[in-house]
Amino acid sequence: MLMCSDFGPFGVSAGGTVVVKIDKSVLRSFALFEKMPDVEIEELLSRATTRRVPSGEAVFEQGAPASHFFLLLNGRLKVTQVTPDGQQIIVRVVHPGDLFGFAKALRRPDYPGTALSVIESLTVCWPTDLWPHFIDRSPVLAASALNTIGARLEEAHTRIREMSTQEVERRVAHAVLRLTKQAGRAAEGGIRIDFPITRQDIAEMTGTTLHTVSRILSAWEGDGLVEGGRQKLTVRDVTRLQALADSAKL
Amino acid sequence: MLMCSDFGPFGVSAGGTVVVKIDKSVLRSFALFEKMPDVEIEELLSRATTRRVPSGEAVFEQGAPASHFFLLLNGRLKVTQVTPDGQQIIVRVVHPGDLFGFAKALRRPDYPGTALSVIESLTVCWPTDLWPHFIDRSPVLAASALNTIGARLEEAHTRIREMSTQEVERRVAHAVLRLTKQAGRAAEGGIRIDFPITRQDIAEMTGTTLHTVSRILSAWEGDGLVEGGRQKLTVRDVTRLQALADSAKL
DNA sequence: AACCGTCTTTGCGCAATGGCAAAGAGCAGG
DNA sequence: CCTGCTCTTTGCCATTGCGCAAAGACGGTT
Repeated sequence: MLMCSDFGPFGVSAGGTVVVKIDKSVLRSFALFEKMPDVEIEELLSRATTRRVPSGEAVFEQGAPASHFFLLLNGRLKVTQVTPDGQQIIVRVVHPGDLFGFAKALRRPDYPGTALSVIESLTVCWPTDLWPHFIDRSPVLAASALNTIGARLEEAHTRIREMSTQEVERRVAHAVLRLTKQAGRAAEGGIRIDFPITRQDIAEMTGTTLHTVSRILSAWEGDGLVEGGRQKLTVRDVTRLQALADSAKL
Repeated sequence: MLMCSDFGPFGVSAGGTVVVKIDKSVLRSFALFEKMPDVEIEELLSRATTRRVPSGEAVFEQGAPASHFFLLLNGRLKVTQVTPDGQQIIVRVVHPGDLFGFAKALRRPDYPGTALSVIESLTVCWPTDLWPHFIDRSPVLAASALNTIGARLEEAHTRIREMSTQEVERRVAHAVLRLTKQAGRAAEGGIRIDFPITRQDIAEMTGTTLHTVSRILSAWEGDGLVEGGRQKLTVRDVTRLQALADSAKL
């Protein structure tokens, strides 16, 4: 499986797509690299390859050996896991600027989940072997990486706490609010979630079923809280939704 | 709040208890320190303090600034989190040899949970500031720490997956099996969980209620799968319990 | 413009769980 | 040995949320 184009910052990938040259200014625009000296960024980029991931395609798959780690430049991914009996859950949504797939950094031999692009995406790829090297070279990056992992762990625990103690409606409310924060874009009359998302997706993020999510969203729509659509969701009244997420009943 | 005795490896703690001198052979017996050179272990110990934690007492509390990180030598702790509305969940059980409370290593300013001793325990404490120092000095430790964090993240995801896709009975089965693996001790006619654990605890680990856990365990006991008791649990038939945890129905 | 596949909505009935309440049991301390 | 406290068991009932099934939209494609 070809995980990344092997042509360096220039070149033509397997699919015939011209691989974009990544300028350091692009990286610099992400918080992670904000304070990184030019030389270091260039060093990073000199080792990097890039990959265009058409919508619906996987960057890596659950169980595959962790050959690379990645930075999402553009687009949106969902990381999923499949249970032995075939059920799927969404572990996380990856947004532009996020590092992902650094399983090996945590001494895991292979990817614990599948990273699936939801819309056409662009990633930077580095061979996992380079991870220690980068950590050594760039204390900033090392710190950020730990930050990221800490945040991720905390997020996981938050989710566990929610699933343990809250009914479905509040969980869905929290999930939707999180999405608007991470991927919200101002739209007419509310905040629109900026990538195609299905009720099924929301169900897999909250540990419930497509049907229940649909019912809940319908109810909310009736109350003027949100506005739905095919693979679309706009939050009309963030405040009230937040209230619903926080306290028990509306 | 006095987190650790300030008397070094010798001395008398606030409670008047003689603080045990930790010998390097004790640390060496844990996988984490197995391959660590003598000098390094001594260096670690020279900076360490110790603390005896009577049953029911907290090593640190949720929200408190993360002043130390710890190694559990002896005893058993449970790490809990309390939700804003007062419900509690058990995040993890800490076993002898586990590092815990290294929130700061992940750039968290304070402890995300409370570590409560279930039986009288003995911990080694280091100031958080020393973490980077240790990581620098001991690549083995650094690697192990990452290992630990990776495992912890994976564990969290496993739990999310289970809570998303499995009914309560299977979740309880998994939890009990995990406990027997981590804290099982051979007993007459089965494997006994080696520390006092209540149905409430199990409920908080699996995201259900005391009542449901009690019902499930009663049913299992009727089937000869386990044997209960006040704060006791012995698994009689691991194989069958495993089968129940894996496949749907018994 | 017609067609098709995917996503969404909804009704209905049921099984799984949570809530509540009260009684029973084991353990520790006096 | 008695007392009190905490932990556990159980019955009953109210709800939640899931399964199943079918029909309706929406968008993209030819």
